[in-house]
Amino acid sequence: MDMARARTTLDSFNAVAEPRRRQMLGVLAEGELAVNDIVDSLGWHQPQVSKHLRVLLQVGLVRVRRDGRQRLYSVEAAPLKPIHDWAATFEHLWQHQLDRVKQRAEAKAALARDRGSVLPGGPGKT
Amino acid sequence: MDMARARTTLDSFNAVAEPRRRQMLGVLAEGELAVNDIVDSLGWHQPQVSKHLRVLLQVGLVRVRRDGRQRLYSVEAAPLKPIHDWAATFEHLWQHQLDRVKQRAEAKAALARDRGSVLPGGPGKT
DNA sequence: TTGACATATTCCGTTATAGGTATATAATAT
DNA sequence: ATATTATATACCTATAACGGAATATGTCAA
Repeated sequence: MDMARARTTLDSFNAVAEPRRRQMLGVLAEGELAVNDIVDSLGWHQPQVSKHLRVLLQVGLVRVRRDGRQRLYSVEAAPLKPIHDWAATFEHLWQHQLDRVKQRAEAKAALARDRGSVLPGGPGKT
Repeated sequence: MDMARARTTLDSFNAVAEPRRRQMLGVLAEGELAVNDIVDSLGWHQPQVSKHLRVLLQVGLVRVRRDGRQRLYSVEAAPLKPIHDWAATFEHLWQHQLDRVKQRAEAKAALARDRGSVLPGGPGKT
């Protein structure tokens, strides 16, 4: 009757929240790899790699293809688009905020350069 | 002696993996809000709102400002940029993949339109 | 079939989450 | 000081995530 934590396998947001999964996707982004190649490349234990691959598979972030006794995994990037799009929703905000930082810096520099002028009440703590 | 799971409150990826936190950011994106406004707006319990705000605060996704006995929260979007940038890393892949889907669809349409021509061995399961 | 290799799954232990309820802190008003 | 409003924190429970080790499945070779 209690919800604990959202399932990692529920959506790409959760799947990708795990840093190792991001790392795996990074490695796989270069091209199709067999499980053992990933194991070698990342230096993790094989079951761990398989388990993370399963999560990624369940949210559709990777594909598998069989080749003999190997299983070749590759990135299926489509589920990342919603993340990208969602973050983009806030893009204007962070740009605005970065601008404000920059403006503050410039104002400060101007003040320093121009010392001795009015200097009203104070910078405020905005 | 065992590591269980990376802390959710560690980075913005994790903070944002929780759907309610995304919802909260969505509400806050419109502008500064007091805790109770968020409570009313989302219909959650107040402690839940405070707790999620704390997580967002810890990863720097929101700011607080006091106003009398209220606490006004607002979005600090900067930590979303890394997420956006990371996802963008894969943009070419999903576009490529969408292109392939589109191309397959077009090829299929062309085949249907053009029925009766060569039709070699088969489409293959590339 | 038996054996070797490649990968997946199961079991276990530890940790941390998220929600709920109750309570604590902080600030204003009287 | 006390009451009231606004917000944060503590405690509890259930769930499930990760990692590790052992084991199961699957596939090819001889």
